[in-house]
Amino acid sequence: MKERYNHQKIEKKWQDYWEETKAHQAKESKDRPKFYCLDFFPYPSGDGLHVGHWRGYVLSDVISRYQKLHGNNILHPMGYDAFGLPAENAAIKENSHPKIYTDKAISRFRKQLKQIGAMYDWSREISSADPSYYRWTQWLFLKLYNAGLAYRKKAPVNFCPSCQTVLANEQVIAGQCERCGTIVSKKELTQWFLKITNYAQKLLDNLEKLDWPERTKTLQRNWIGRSEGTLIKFPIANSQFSIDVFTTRTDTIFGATFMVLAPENELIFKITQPKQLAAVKKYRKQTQTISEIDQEDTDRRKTGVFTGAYALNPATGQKIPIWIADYCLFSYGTGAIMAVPAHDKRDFEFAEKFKLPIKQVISPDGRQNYKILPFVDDGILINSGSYNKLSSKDAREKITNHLSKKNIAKYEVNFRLRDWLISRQRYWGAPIPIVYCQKCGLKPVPEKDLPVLLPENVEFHPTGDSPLKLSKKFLHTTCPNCHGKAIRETDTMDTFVDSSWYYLRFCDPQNKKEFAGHKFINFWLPIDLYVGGIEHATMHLLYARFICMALHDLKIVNFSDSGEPFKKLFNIGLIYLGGAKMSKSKGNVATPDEIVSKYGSDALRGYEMFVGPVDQDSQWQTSGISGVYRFLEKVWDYFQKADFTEDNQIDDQIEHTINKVTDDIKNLHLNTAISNLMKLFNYLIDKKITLSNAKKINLILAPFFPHLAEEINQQLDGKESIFNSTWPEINKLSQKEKLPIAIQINGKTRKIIILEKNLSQKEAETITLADPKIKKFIDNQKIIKIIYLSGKVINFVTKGKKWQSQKKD
RNA sequence: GCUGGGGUGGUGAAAUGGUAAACACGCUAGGUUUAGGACCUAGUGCCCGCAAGGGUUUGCGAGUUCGACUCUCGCCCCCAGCACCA
Repeated sequence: MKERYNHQKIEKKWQDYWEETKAHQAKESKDRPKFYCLDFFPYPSGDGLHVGHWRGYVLSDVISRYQKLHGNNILHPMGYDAFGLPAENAAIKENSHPKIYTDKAISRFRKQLKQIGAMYDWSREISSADPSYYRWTQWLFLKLYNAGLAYRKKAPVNFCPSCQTVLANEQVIAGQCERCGTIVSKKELTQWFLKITNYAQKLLDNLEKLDWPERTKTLQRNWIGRSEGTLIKFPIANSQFSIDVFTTRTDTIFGATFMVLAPENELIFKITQPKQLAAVKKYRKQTQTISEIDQEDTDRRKTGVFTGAYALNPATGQKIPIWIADYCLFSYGTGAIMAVPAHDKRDFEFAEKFKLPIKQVISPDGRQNYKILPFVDDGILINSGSYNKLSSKDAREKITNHLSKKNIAKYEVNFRLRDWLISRQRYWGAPIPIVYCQKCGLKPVPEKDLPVLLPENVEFHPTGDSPLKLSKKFLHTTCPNCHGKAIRETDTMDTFVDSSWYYLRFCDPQNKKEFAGHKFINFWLPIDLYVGGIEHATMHLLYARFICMALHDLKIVNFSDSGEPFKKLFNIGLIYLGGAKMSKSKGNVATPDEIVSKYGSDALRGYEMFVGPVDQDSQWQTSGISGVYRFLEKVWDYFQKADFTEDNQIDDQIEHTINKVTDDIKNLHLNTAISNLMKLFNYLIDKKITLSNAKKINLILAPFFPHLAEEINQQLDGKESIFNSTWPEINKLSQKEKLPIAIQINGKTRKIIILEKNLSQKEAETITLADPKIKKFIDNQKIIKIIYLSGKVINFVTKGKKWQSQKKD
């Protein structure tokens, strides 16, 4: 009696089985290789998972299961990036507490994650909001602090008026808050920073060695923003002061006709002439109120004011006026520039508006008709003749060399990357383990006193100041040094600090004495495959690399020379629904729950992979699932009525598919892997196969459709889980005697015939030319060349009147 | 402006320089069904044709080649990131 495909029954059965037998617990056994496959640390939102989340989780699971079938020890863990603003905001809205909200969200997440049928090792589940976890986040902070990599500084920082907290540079997108889209303002505050800039060069250099998508590497390169140039000192006329500028275009120094200081530059007060002071102060104030987004608007008209002071161009000796303008950015380089209006669009606009001189330098490539600049006295470094013949690169070098000899210039490398601002004036995060003593000053909390617990009973509504200040019990403490009265640091850490090291914790999640045992880290790290969206390219992925490098230099980890945690990264494409990114607020979310109950987890898994190349964005069409579902029914029915023929026969089509699917998985082309499986069953549908071939086919289905494969395996007399089996080896294809061959005339295929493979060119020519249709095409023409590739193509190159359509209307 | 990724049917998409559109979705016709759904069979890039058949097609234009979606050069367009970064 034929039974119908009952996905509910099958999936429940095997999910229970895996849980009961602890099938997915990672083991550190030395006799086999390891494979650490990790998904980006998910934020447990109350909205739950949508089909976009599934995509990455299915991909990483397919690969984990494939690796398991190759006999590897698999570590495929799951946990929650549980601290953070959304939980706090949602709690305020629901009149609840962030902890309650988060716990609820986690249970919902866990339940949904289990539907995937992934081989997660649930015994290693972690949450970053758990004191047993954030204790080690605080410990990490202390390590960085003691190494001089965490420091406190007063600086103009990004502040989100809606989230009521400061933000890191990486969390400001086009002048807006990454989370809520509010325009970010600048505030002068004393905050904690991590010295990621120490690692700028290494973060850049190591990218070469990583097996990451080029796109992601480029994003990081752009963000780090290395530029090589020269630091040049411009003396100020009649003054002890000078202005340092950074430029990549030293070759244009002869055309520098004025200078510009950023409004925030303190030097202004030392050089501004009394007459100009009022105007300068007014302008400075004015620019402070301009929002960041306006300041970054490239089309904005140039504004500025003259300081009354002059600098000396060290190349020409000329006196040039010093201006203040907000188009000169304080946060890049030295906050001052030499302006070369003839060779820089921005400087040109400014010069036009304020009627400043524009002097052209000889074009280094000699193509443009520049005027030769006359220059004077001992400031002359190179004569015009030799400069004329130099390439711009050589000119740069030569000028830098000359200026260096006079100690007014030096080669310098500049980075766009800023230090990572980690203080947050919000409640739901790990407290920064620092106390301030009236006598002893700033003191780190001793390691033995960790964790500094986040108090639960606190008024946490955002005010722009840290809510922890309102907890007297938290705030007041004793100094670890003199035991006198002290107060605690009340800012919490950016959640990106939590997620910068979680992959280490998964190696040894229960450890109470260390953040993770050395031997476990060395067993599992580096991560063999890291799967997640592109959105963290310049946030989490940059921070995590930095933290791992720092831990490596502090000799806390030593699993590799480079200190890089993520050997291979894969960026999952987004899933769009109705042309837009899925979001609960827009109401366009496809939830996996309904799909799973209707079509089953295996069908959804299959469709997630089949919908398109996994690294590309895709349009979600729920109707597409029916194709995969029908396929699974077909597979099921096929095995139900299976009636096996004699064994040990090789079927070319099956071997070919095994080959293809293996390659596709290796290359992460999972959409074509599935279409190859579909193709195979279209071929098999009216054929009998041998038992050993049936088992092989079921094995290559298993990574994608684990529940169904387990069930079929059991029916095929499997004694234990299919995932204890071994991926099929590929048999050599039997030598086919006859293959289709395309007959082409002048490269155009005219007919396909089946030909014996081992024919000589002569024999092939004779047979194909005898074909009436080919005869007709070649009619009257001279064959001048024949290309023959056995089993593929035979191409007749002809000369003569072109064959014309017989039908001339 | 700089950097990276793209552009192939009605749709999602396939194609080591060698049969373009595999595999699906959808659609059309027929079958089955009380009906709907599901299922089965056939067809389905576009144009001409009842058909047989033929022409034509991978953003545009050149080039290399016996042969180009694929390689080279130029251009257009879309997406993403960075951007008054000197």
